[in-house]
Amino acid sequence: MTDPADLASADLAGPAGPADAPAHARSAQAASPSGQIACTVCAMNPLCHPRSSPADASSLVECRRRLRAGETLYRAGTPRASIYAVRAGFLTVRAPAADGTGHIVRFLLPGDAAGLDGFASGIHQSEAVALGDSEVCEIPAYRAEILADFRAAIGAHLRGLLARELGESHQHAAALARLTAAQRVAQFLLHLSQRWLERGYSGCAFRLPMTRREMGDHLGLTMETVSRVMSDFQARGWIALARDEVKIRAEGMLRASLQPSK
Amino acid sequence: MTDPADLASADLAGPAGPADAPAHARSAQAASPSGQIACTVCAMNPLCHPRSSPADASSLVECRRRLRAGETLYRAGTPRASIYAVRAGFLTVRAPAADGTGHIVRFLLPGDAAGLDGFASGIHQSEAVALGDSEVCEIPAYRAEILADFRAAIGAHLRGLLARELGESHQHAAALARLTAAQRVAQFLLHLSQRWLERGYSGCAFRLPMTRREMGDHLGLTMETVSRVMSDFQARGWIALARDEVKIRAEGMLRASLQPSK
DNA sequence: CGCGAGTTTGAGAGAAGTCAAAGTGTGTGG
DNA sequence: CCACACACTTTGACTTCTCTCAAACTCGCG
Repeated sequence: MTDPADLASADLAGPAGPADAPAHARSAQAASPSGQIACTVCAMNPLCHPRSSPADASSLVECRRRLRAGETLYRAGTPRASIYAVRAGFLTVRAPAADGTGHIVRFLLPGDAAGLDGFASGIHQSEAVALGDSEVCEIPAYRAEILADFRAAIGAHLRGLLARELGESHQHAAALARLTAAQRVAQFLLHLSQRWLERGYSGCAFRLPMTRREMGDHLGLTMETVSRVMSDFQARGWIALARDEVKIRAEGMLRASLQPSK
Repeated sequence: MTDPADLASADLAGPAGPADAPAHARSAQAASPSGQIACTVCAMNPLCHPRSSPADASSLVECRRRLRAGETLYRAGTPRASIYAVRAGFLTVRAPAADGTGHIVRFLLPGDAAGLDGFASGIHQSEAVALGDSEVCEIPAYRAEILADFRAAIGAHLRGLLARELGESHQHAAALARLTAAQRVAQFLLHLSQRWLERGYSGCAFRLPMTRREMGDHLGLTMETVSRVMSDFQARGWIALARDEVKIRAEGMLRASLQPSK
């Protein structure tokens, strides 16, 4: 659409803003300083860059779509036109409920795939909304499906993406069913940390692009409970909070708190 | 393996045992009196019976496997050798946890597909255990994948199955995060009712093949809470309980109790 | 500088968990 | 065929965790 160069600013930055902490652990190969993720760590990578046929490579991604904070990528109940890969920024995936807000099924980070739930009926069951200014790669669904039919590896990759999401959803449900408020928050922070590490950023210090309420909507807690738990973790010295940035100070303690005994 | 004729007995029966209530609403086309589900309502149907190439039809299902109550179909951490369709009986799908029991992700009814989570890494992330004597159709994974690569419709069907499971998992997570104990039980009963209807059985009266504890492990509740809620529903006249059979007497009230106001 | 969205903290209420005991039904073995 | 044992369920009393309601606080922005 437009020149992606100016995306380097503001909300599109990586886990810790480039401003006051430019040094802390950002391994270079995956994460660009602009906050855009490299294609090599993207979940959609094999679809966009099928190595066996370079001719397709340029044509698969229809366009890059930019979203402003709060803008909706797709709505529940609408036909699935495309699947997406998050290139920069953050999004929420929400399972809408009768009373308005609904449950936040997952948070999307750069490199994550989105819109796969539409493979069920061709209608999206969830909605995705940008948390801040974001950019996604858009892959028309018909192209993905045609390609999947032609290239076995693409089909297998799509199955893998779906199955991985399914497994994560199961883990999330298990956490909601079995863990205390503190354990859910601890697991959430560790999970985010892990995902940043996989993307080549520091897993020790990152930004929380969502509000306390949105964390609560994800974890099945109220914003007050989330806030209290985080304050408690800070009081124990397990994390450090400043604005919307968090530093993991005692990963071991967080991890230990997940064990059944506690 | 063995003659499936003797499967008509005991635990393999449909939602209400054939014994004392042979008449109550069993529409004939899908549900056989033996408790085996007809292939027409099975989630795997297009895989087993690809209409365009009758030659494959007999070869896709490797074998029917019979399970005794408590027997494990597949374990978490083991390589996925096959995917399955439940032909008769009931199974639990569990996401194992450190402390042993783990969260019950879903209950499998006849016609349901199982083992799809293995598409992520080739290793099962969950385990499936028979609740009572059961029978499954086993489809070797390599055959499903080869077929998916050859026939576009098969690949699309697998994606559809995965995406549908994903959507259900999201709904389940939303229920755990947002609903009260009573609402979760009400939704669970309505969901089971719906699934029996889809299979050609009565949605008003069916058996609960799982214990209260297992219901609790699925709904994120203790067995005492499940029991209390069910007793309360019965006291209100919304359901009737006898042994492990349940009758829905006021579906409207159950459904209304899910609304936010309550 | 002051407004407003978001966050933190506190006090009290309510929902579900825990512990405990009694009740019910099933299946086994005498 | 009956009796007993065991597993599952039901019910009760009490505890605890999280929610709700409320108020103070912080920070970014106009």
